[in-house]
Amino acid sequence: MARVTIIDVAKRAGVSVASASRALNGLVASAETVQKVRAAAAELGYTADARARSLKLGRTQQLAYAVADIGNPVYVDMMSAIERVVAASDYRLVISSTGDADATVELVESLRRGFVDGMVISPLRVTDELVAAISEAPVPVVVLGRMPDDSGTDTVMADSTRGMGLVVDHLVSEGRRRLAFINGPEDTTPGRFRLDGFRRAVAAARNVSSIEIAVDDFTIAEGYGAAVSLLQERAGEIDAVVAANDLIGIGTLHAADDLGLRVPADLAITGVDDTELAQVSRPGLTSVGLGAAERGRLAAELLLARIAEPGRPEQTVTVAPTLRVRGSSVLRAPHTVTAFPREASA
Amino acid sequence: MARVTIIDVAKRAGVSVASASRALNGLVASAETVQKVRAAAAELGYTADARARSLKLGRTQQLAYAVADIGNPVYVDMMSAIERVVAASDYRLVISSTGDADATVELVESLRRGFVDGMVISPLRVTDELVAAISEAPVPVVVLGRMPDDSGTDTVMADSTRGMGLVVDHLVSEGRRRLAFINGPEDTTPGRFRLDGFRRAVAAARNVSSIEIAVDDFTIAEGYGAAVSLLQERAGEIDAVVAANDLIGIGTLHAADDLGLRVPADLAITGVDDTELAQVSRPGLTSVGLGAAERGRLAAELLLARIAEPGRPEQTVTVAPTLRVRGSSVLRAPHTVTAFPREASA
DNA sequence: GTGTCCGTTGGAAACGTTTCCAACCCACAC
DNA sequence: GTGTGGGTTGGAAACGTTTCCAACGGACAC
Repeated sequence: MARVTIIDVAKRAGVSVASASRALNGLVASAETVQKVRAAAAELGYTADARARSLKLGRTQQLAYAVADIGNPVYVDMMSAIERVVAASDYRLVISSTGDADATVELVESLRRGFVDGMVISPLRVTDELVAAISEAPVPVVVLGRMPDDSGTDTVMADSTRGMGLVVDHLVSEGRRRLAFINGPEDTTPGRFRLDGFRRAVAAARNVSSIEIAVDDFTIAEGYGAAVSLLQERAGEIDAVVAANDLIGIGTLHAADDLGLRVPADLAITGVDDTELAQVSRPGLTSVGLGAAERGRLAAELLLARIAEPGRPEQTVTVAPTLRVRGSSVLRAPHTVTAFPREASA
Repeated sequence: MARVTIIDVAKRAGVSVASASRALNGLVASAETVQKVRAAAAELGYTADARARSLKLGRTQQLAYAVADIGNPVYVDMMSAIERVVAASDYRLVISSTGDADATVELVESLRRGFVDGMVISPLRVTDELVAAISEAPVPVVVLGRMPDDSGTDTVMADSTRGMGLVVDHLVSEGRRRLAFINGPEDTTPGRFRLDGFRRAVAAARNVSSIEIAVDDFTIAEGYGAAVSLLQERAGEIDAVVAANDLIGIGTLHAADDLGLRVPADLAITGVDDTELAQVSRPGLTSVGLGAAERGRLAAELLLARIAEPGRPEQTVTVAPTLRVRGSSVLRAPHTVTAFPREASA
């Protein structure tokens, strides 16, 4: 059962291949031709070959999402938001997980193959090589994260500073004064900016002391390990743990539990990203959402917009954080604090 | 900066296009030609165009994963397992989320476009139309789930019967005798087989009574709602809830918590899939893993094997379940029970 | 010197589309 | 009757590869 091509359709309809193509694509063609061609196509069960179409048109109708860490639910949230936008726009979504920094650069460079029309990338680490690769990419790239100011790429950012501000202010308003920050790797984009946000917020608060530690990975296991050491050695010195993401927060929650500390009575704990994990843990993990789904959606839309209009000015969009207060930080009924949205373009 | 094609490379190397192609692809060519062509390609930064290559070769070097419900972590586990295999084999992975049954059929039919070389599909509902579409697909399709016996498609199945058996046996051995099963939609593959497994297990046990209810979706919210009603109306009649998946289990856990029932003292709760959610909830949710990651891996490998050797006999592989005992069902230290692996081919 | 064989090469076809361009037809105006 | 113009049409080129096939050249045997 050989492939049905447009040549077969044209023959059956008694018209030229050119006319068949025009009729099927809604270009200029007489009503009669359209009717004949449609009928022939239907009878033969014709579907245009995506490979041939891609070659001829120079586009694949595919977009890529380069995901940093597929084990982290926050990236899954982003991905599904992206998938929704992409599918609704008649594109397909190609998923690639970026390994280390070198592999990420390679991935961006592989865009030269022309297998997608554009890419959304959420890199964990933004190296100079990566910035260079992105600027030389033959198709549009939208970055979920931070880029140098003059990079000239569409960017969607989280507002880590205000996010951490919401967390710290909340803890302070709950009477916590001695905070410990458990960060992930500090050479990553989230690690760097969340630490920075934490420091600013602490500096702005009165009578608040803080200590900072960092772990090698944004995972539950790493968070648990670090929290156990921290709580064993310095439990008396702190009354709240600010985790750099939900996974570390969950790890800390478990560590506190295993060490017999009562949460939130003895220790308040907060996370970042407001993933489903924070929602289902008991007590619920207070967490500041940085709008992962929203960022994913915006990135995908920015990408589509740029493909549609390559000359448009680059945009940098920042998504407002939302604090979700749950049982891990407060005994009262939980509530929600949303920062005002902010948006900027360059 | 126009695309650099193999024609440019050939010119620069002073050879024909045919020779350039052969040299780059490691076909017959003299050492000298290879050297010249490689040098030219490197100087020009040549990369073969995936679109042209796809058309000529009739394959795209892409595989698709049609995921039933991207909001359920178990499918994310499958997806990342698939991604790993696919990426390691020099293929790309295209993700499509299948909506309802009609959309799923459409998706399979869209394989006629030739945008991928094969597909792994995990359909929630297997309709006759879907079976027909799969059997007529122009590229190999591997099904994660159940297919009619004579469908002649490679299939990777979970062993729901034994999985539910492990759960029920565990509860019974913990002294539970009055079980409630909260199922998801019963017209889905998991709904049907998990219910069936539950019934068999209960029938095989002594002195065990059971009730069954079903909800409209395998979600936390649905599980919570159903559990609240169930526990309010019939809390006295049951001592354990067997949830059809972890999401429903988590919902039940929260419902019990909110209603002041102690877990596991008053009520034991179990889930299915052994997702990260079961692991992080407190108490941990006892859950029987059906080998999602393993099934994903096997499906991807089966697909690659069939592409490599189209004539090979169809295979049906069943992955053994593993019971993960956690605090939601037992006060003793948790433990793990693995069923023996089983494999069958047709 | 002629013939044979093998390794290498280049021209051209092919993959299935879309689209350029010239040709055509017909209606209408002059 | 001739000319003009708009709407349709078909042939052929083009997208960038890979691969078929015929031709070439040199080495070797006779």
